[in-house]
Amino acid sequence: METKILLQEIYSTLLKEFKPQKWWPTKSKSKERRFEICIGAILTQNTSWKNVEKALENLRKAKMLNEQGIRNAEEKELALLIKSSGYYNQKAKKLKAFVEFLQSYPLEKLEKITQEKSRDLLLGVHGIGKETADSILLYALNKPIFVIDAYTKRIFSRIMPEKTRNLKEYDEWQEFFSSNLDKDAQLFNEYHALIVNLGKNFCKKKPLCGECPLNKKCKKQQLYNLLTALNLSS
DNA sequence: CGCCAGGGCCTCA
DNA sequence: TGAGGCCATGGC
Repeated sequence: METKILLQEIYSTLLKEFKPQKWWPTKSKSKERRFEICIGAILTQNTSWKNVEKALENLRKAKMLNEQGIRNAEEKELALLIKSSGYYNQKAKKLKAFVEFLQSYPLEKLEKITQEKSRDLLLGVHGIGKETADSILLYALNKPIFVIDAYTKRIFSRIMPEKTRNLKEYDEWQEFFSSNLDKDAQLFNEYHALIVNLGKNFCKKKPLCGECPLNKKCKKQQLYNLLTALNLSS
């Protein structure tokens, strides 16, 4: 129960500091928009969003940022358009597999079945792992599911090592958050976006603890201060 | 120049 | 089921 308070405080602090990130708000998304979110979720795998934006823009200009466009495209041609997002040959295959999947399970259909079932279906698609599936569920389908990524693990391992030390698998991390937060899609949506912002700009591999908005709440920072005071290195 | 980014698949014990 | 290799561009 201490954990719940802390997770809430971290959220409030980040929201106040960074303001709402407005990634993909939960309300009123067109069919086209939701499709784009899915494509973005796949293209951003282990890749900076900056590089993904260029790829999305190329697809848009080619009138191919839609289901039919990707379905009809040559895989080679597709790969070229998304080149900037890296792993472009692999990702071209993944996009193909995804639009193939949509023929059997369009987003409108996925939306209607249970979260667990749609997740399993998504996980069956080549190129969609747990994080990508959950990003699609949360950002395209507004399902209240918490997305775990590399930033999440790094940040919370540092902030509360004693609470997270035993977490290993993806699903264990996810359970940690969903059992300690209200299952609210808007909250999960904003929280994850804030985590990414923090991970990108402060809680990097080499963290900028001095300027971090969470340094007062962070165990690692407290430890670092202690070590510094003793004139040891981190 | 090296490191890293909003992972996931495949292989091999 | 866990570790390790592979995929690849662009920013810093």
